[in-house]
Amino acid sequence: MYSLDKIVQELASQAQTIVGGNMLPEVALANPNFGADFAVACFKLASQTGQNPHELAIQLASKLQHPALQKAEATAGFVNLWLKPEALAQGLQKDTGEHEAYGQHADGQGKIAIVEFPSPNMAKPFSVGHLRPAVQGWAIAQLMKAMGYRVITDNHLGDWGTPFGKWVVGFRRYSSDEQLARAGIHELARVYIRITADLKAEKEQNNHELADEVQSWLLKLEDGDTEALSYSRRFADISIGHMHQVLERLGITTDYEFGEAFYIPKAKKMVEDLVQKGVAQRQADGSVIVSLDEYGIKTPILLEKSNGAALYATSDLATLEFRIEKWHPDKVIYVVAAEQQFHFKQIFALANKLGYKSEYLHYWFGLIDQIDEAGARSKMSSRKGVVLLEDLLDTAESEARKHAANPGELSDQSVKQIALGAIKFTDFAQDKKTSILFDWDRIFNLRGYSGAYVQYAAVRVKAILDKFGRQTQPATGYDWRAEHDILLCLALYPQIVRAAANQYEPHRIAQYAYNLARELNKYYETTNVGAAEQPAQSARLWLLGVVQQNFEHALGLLGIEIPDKM
RNA sequence: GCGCCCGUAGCUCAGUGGAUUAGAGCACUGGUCUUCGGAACCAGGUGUCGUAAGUUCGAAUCUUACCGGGCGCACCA
Repeated sequence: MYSLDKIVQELASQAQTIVGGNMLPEVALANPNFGADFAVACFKLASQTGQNPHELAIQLASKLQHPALQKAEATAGFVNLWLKPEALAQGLQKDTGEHEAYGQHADGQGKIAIVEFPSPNMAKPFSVGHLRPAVQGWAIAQLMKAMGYRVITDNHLGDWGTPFGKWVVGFRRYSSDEQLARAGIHELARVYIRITADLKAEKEQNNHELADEVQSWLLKLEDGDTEALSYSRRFADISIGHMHQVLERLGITTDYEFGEAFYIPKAKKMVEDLVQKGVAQRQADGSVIVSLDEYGIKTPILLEKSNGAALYATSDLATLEFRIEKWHPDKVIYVVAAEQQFHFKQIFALANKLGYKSEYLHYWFGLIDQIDEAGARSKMSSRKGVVLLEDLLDTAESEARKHAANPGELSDQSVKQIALGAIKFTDFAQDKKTSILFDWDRIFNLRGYSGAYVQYAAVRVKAILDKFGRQTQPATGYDWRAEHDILLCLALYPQIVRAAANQYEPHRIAQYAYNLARELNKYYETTNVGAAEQPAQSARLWLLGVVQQNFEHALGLLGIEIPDKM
C-alpha cells in the first residue's frame, strides 16, 4: 500500500475511534482555498452521534494525533488537516523504492484484459476522425497495465463488408490500375466517395441496380470467388499499408490485427449452429436474428442479411468466442465511438445469452466537430472536408520546429515528440465522452493547458539533473518546506492512477500531469537547486529525479514522450 | 415516440453529490528577468451552473417535468 493511503486510512480509523459509532469518516482532499491538505467533513458523523458538527470537528481536531500530522484545525464542521512535508518525503522515498514503477498497482494481478482498438474503417485515408480511438485506446490499455492486468491489444480491422463491394464497383467504373498504383489509398477513397454518391442518387430514384452489384461482389467474396479475393487482397494491402504508416507516426501499435475478414468464416458456422440449437431464428426472408427481448432490447440482433451476407454483428459474434478460447479474458474493452452504443448493448446481451462470462465494456468517446462556413458547430464529415491525419502531423511538426528555442539543435525525434504531445494531449483535455471541437489554434497552443507545457516542465527538470547530477537518496536533515506542494502532488499520484483506471478516465492523468508541471514551474521560479547549499541541494536533486520519473510515467500512460530539448 | 450523452465565465472545457468561498486554459490588461532553459512565473472574474419544482441541515452534482443541442433505434459499419 502506498504511504499516503496508509496515513489517510490511519487518520480515518483514529477519527472513528474518537467519535465512536460504526462509520469510518472520509478523509478527503481539502478545498485548496483553505490551504489544507486534507479535510474530514463532520456532518454525517455528527448526525449519527447526535452531536453538533462544528463541536465534533473541534473535538476531533484537538484529539487527532499522527506522526505525519502537522496540525489539525476545525472550521465550520470540517477538520482541516496539514501533513508534515518531511513525512511526505519519507513516504515518497519508501514508495518509489518498493514499487517497480511509482503509480503501479497490483489490483489486476493475474487477470487478463483485452483492449480492442483502434479498429479503423478502412475505406478512406486516416483523418482526424481516426485519432480518438487510437489515442484513447492506447491510454486505456496503458492504464490497465498500470493496474496490473496482462493486457492484449487487438486492432479489429474493418476489412470486410459493404465498403469492399463499393470499392470493386467503384474501381471498375472510375479507376484503373495506373491510377490505383499512383494514388493508393487516396484513389480508393476517391472511388469510394464517388460510388457512395451514385448509390445515394440511385436510391432517390428508387433504383437498386448498383446496390445489387455491390452486394453481389460481397457475396462472391464470401463464396471465395478468385476475382473477388484478388480485389480484396489488393485493396486491403493498400489500406492496411496506409494504416500502418499512420499508426507508426502516431507511435501506436497493437499486439494483434485480427480483422473482420479473419472472423467471417468462423462466424458463418456459428450462425448455423445457433440456428440449429434454436437460439437464433432464420426468418422467412432468409435473414437470421437472435431475440434479445429478455434483456429489454426490443430490436433483435441481426446476424445474417436476407441475401446471406455477414454483418458487423456477425464477425463480433465470432470474435467473442475466439477470444474466450484463446485468452480467457477477465475483461474485454471495446474502444469504439459513441454511435455504436446500441450495437454493443446488443452484443453484450448476446454474449450473456450465450453464456460468456467476461466483463464486457464499451469504452465510447465523443465525436469530432468543426465550425462550418456558416459559423455553426457541427460534426466533421468528408462532405465538409476532413483534415487528414498526415496533414495534421506535418503541420504539428512544422509548428513545433517554428517555436523551438534553437530550431537548429532540435532533433527530428524531438520535433515528432512535441508534435504528438500537442495532438494527443488535446484529446485528453476533456472527458472522453465530450465531443471535441477541432481547432488548429487549440492544438498548437504551446502554453497553458497543453502537451507542450507539461513537456517543457519535464525538459527543464531533465536539464537541471543533467547539469547537477542525480541523487538516489534524499538528504537527511532537510525541512522540505519549499517542496510541500510538489510532494503532496506526487503523493496523490497512485490514487489518481487508480481512479482514472477504475473509471476509465484517462483525462484525469492529463490533468494530473498538468498540475505537476504547474507546481514544478512555480517551484522553479522561487527555489534554486543548482546554487543551493547542502543538504538542500541533494534533497532537491533527489526530488527532481522523482518528478522526472513521474512525468515519464504519467505522460507514458497517455502515449506522450518527453523530448531531449524543445 | 423510445434509449444514451450534453447544456457551467466572451470562447474551449474540468468539476456530476457526501459539503468550507464553483475552477483551468484561451483571449484581454498590467507586472517579474544580470534566471538551473521565458514554450516560464505573478496579479486582474458580480458566472440566472439551460428553466422550474422536489428531496436534504446542505444541490452545478440526486429526483421529476419542461426547453435547447448531439447520437442511436436490424439487412451501413
